[in-house]
Amino acid sequence: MIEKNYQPADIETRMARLWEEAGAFKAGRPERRDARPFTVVIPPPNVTGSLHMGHALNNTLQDILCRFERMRGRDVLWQPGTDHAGIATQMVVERQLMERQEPGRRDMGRAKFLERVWQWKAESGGVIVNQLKRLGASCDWSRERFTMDEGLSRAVAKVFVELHREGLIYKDKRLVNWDPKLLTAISDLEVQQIEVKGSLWYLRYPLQDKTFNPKDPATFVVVATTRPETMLGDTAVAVNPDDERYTDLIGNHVVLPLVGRKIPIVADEYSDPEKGSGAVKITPAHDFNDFEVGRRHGLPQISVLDQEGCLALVDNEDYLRGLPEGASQLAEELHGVDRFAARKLIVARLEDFGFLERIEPNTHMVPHGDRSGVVIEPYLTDQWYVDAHTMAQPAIAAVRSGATAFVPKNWEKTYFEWMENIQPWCISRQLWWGHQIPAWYGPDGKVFVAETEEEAVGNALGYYVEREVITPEQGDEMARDPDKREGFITRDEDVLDTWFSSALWPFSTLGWPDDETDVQRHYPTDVLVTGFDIIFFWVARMMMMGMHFMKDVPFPTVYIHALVRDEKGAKMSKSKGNVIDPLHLIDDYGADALRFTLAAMAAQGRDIKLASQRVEGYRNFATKLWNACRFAEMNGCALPADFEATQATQTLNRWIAHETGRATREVTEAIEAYRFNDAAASIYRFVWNVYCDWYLELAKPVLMGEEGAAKTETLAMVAWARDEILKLLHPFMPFISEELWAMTAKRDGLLVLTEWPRKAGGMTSDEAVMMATTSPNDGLLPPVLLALDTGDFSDPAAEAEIGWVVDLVTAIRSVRAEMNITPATLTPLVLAGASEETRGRAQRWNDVVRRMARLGDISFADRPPEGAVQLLVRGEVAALPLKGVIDLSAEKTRLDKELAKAEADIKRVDAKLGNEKFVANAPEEIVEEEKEKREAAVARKTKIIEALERLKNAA
RNA sequence: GGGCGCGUAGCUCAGCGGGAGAGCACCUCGUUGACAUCGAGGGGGUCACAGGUUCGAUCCCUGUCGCGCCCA
Repeated sequence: MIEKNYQPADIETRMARLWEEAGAFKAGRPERRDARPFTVVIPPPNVTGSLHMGHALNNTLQDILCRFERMRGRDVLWQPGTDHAGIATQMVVERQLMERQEPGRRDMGRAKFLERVWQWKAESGGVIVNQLKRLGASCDWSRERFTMDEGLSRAVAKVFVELHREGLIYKDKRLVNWDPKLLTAISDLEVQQIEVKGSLWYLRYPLQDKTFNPKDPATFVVVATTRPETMLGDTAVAVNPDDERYTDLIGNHVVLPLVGRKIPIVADEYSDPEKGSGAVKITPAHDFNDFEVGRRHGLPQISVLDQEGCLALVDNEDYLRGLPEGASQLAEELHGVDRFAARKLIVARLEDFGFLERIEPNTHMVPHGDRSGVVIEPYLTDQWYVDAHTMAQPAIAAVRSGATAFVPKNWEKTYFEWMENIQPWCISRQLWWGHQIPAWYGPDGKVFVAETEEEAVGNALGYYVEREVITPEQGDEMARDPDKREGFITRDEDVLDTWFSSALWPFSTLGWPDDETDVQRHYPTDVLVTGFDIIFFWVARMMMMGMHFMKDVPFPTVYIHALVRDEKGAKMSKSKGNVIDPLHLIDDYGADALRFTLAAMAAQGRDIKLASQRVEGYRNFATKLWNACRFAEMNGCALPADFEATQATQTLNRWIAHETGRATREVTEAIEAYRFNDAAASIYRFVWNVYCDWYLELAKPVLMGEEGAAKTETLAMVAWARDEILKLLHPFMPFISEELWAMTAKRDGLLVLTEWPRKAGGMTSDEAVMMATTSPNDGLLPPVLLALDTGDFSDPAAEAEIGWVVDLVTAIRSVRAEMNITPATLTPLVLAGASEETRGRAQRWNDVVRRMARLGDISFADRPPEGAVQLLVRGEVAALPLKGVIDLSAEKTRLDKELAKAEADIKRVDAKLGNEKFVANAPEEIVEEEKEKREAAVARKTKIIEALERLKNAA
């Protein structure tokens, strides 16, 4: 017996266990061995993560696709797993050490620290996986992977080594985005430009051959800068070659204030005559643009900061080279001062000596680390890079050719934009948690890259023995004993960017490179579902790696969904405190309601502003369905084994079959087109506004009535349509649908593995043609016959009859409400001048119409009685003789309004039809439609005028 | 500065070259045989603005205004 109230929490845990025990989500189930695979890789959440709205949306959409295709018979592999999230995880564990007042990472040492991270991962790393399960994600959990698994690590090493061998990975000394808090390089993508209110300092740089006089502009050049503290590292002043103010100075030198270094004035396009003074100081070691200018002019690069962003001047040979006596004093004074404190000190000192001309307020973009939040320092270091430009080419071509398509398509533009301007990808990180770079160095700094230490060491020792750096005996000894080679051969300390391993996810999770069986079956995957915020971070890189190593795209379709924002449209973030926790919504309304909400709001190309009220509404929808099933159960509705919905004879039953077919087609086609909101709207409308509001109501008299063929058929049909609903709803609301599936009948299997309803109305013509051309009896059956074979519920006659009932009841209800007739008052109904068809319908639906419209009896007459309210239902008059009950003048007003409307319609249509150009240019069916509209409006008008006449007579 | 997107009912949003829609909110009525987490009925929009294309524009194009995001 179905309880009166639906309790999601209880159902959800039970259904999850049921699926788990049945192995329902497992790929490669024996009975599907020959089925077409359907493969999706999950965007691996950070192992430190906990479920947020973005995950909830992302995984709901993937789950809808997976459950849908599973029901359509595909062998579904939804590959789950988590990402080791280098920086984030390392930070979490370091914080934990601090909280517990344990020794820090550096005191602990690398090996011990990593042990702690793994320990942390074992204890707390699985949180998000359980949260995904609560959401109902039907991943094959038995195949869960982690980016630092042995297998995936082997894939990383292999990829690194091969790309290095091909010259696509290389080491280079250039400016990187340096995070002075986390003490690591980060990639361009991990840098966020934040608008900051700062200043523009105008500094006077004295000309070499003049005596500096702050009051005489001829003795100096003014440069404008946002970063005065880096002036210590200046190696030139640049002016635009076309800037006439400075033409004479090009080639001259200035003397760097405070420092005394002589630096040239160079001509470079980079200097913008419109900005500041038109002259700009060049600090190649601390600014990306200046770095390029420096390269063009062969300028020295003088780094004046250390890793932590403090001035490093003492013993800084680059800085001290060629400086006059006394310069070291300044170096000592400023050494070790933090960059922001240094800024103040240096500005003050410049001012003291008259080098500061003025300060302007200036709002500009300043790079910040997305993890640490501190200002990023361009810093000159050795790092590993991927030649992204080269690797991007096949990845660009794949999208150009359509081998991979973005949905919605406009994201392709974003993809191209970035890929075509891609910069070298800095992949080394000065962290401990991650894939340590498989590179070893000899005593002379020569690098040996190999997948394993044995191989690298072997190569290295061979190399040095051959060059007689060591003897063969020493080599053998070092090969045998790692302790012996310590200090001779050392491994690169750095680890790889987390996204390096994520880029391999679509094939590394399938067993590459160790076992390619699953790669053969599941690569390329079918679709990638992700948010636009990681198109660059992840999608683009998977494309590059996939094209390079698999020689094929990782997925033919990339569905890009929106961002979930708060009610006001702001991005949810912890720091803003506007985060809605999906788990709370699940607690309050159930996972099904949350999933349905997200699906219903996932319109393409628009962000989701989530209000919990919506979730409540869809919880109510679940309750509605629950009660409909309860009603069916109370009436003993059941589906006989041999029941064929297409063979139903009762008009009402044929009608619900027709409507079910329509809903099936709508839902199926919408999911196929990734139009999740349309799919959700269709099933919602069908369940509530068709099945509950009309079908069940219209069926009640039959169900409560006498036994007989009609009742037998209806009992079956209520159950049949309910089952179809449960199937259609399952991808969206898996828990309640599975529960009701189990409760409403003795079933052969779980709903999750039940066959999806076939599209009524036949296949689309494309499908029919495809089937006709690919089926074995090619040419024997015309496509039309194949289409009929799929079962067509389309029934216009049933639609017309039930439509009439619906319209009649609605019209009567409306007028009763307007006339303030209490439900207790039963009014008679007179059908005036009814056709044979209408008479038949009225007789067949007598009970229902009387009950639903609160009528007394229904009779027929040639003309409506005097003083009756007259309604137009599908072109005929239905009269409610309410003389004495109704207000005649109110009724006249009502009819006048309707008359005006009919006349307006006629006028509008006439305007169109009277327009020769319209008739000449508009498609025939549109013109035809307009003509029909006119006829209908004219008929309506006639009836209303008649009604008004009769009203007058009554008065 | 470049790119993308958005301004439709009080709110949140669908839609889209041929008669303006949903959910919520609101108002009226309702304990009729599943459901008050419900039922019935109703009010409410010059589809941001201005041009253009078209027989016809909320929809396509251009511009303006307002808002958001991404990149430099």
